Amino acid sequence: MRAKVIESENGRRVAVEACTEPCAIERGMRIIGGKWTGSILYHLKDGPVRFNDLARMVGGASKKMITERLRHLEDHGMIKREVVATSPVSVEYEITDFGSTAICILDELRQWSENVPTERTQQKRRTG
Amino acid sequence: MRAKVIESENGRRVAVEACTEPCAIERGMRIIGGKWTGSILYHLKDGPVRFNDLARMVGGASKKMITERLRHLEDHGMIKREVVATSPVSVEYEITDFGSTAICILDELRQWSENVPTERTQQKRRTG
DNA sequence: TCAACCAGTTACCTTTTAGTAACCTGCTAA
DNA sequence: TTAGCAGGTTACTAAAAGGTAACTGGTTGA
Repeated sequence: MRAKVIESENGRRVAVEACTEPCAIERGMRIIGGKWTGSILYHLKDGPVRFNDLARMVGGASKKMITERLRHLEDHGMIKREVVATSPVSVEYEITDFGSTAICILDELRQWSENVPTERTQQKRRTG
Repeated sequence: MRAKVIESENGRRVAVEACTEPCAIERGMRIIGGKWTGSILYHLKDGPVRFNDLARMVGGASKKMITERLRHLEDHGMIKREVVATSPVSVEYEITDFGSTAICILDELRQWSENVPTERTQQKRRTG
């Protein structure tokens, strides 16, 4: 991430330390940046939540999406899945220690995003 | 984002303050979470960069992607585009004050992501 | 017996995303 | 005059994402 462009001795502009394929930010985004992923993880921050409750909390995401994202987060060791022997059985998802290390990022994002000016107050596009 | 699930007086579980459609985290992700978006913005943090130089720095992203993401960031008031009267003309992209407010998030993400354990050291998937 | 809840899965389809490669105008240097 | 640079645009294609709706199998309560 210290990429810069310099002029080489033959006058050509070349990048030094260019980001090859996905750099750290890109990789991070691919872990917690998927649709609903961050939101789901964030909702686990205060303790374990059951599958259907999570689906109720994260409005707009289908059960299929919830399932997919939970698996993704589990695969990355950010949450753990636990079957509770109630009847009918319930399944709880709990954030791991590692998963918790991402919460501060998400919390900053949330705060930032809540203060994003709405579309109308933004600068206009360049005209050409 | 204070969503929780409670049991109503008729015994049904209902979500209170559920996230309707995209919550703050979701919205934030849709601004800086797109593929290459965060990476591109981050590369502008130390001063204006020209289009082709940016393309050189962000390896893996095509010119088309760079263009799209720059327009997206511009539309959200995070960068500004400036044509410099050199010859041939060059175009510089510069981060705005508002754009800078996202850098700390990206920087945290970068640091976090650099410390993400690799796939081999992670917990195994549940077996069923 | 019927309905509802649990935690998903499956099939299907549409939309979006992202990539490649060629192309464009205007300019300059060899 | 030809190549190369600048900053893109366009057309085409492949792949991934994401949504709906129906369905599963077991459990419980009215």
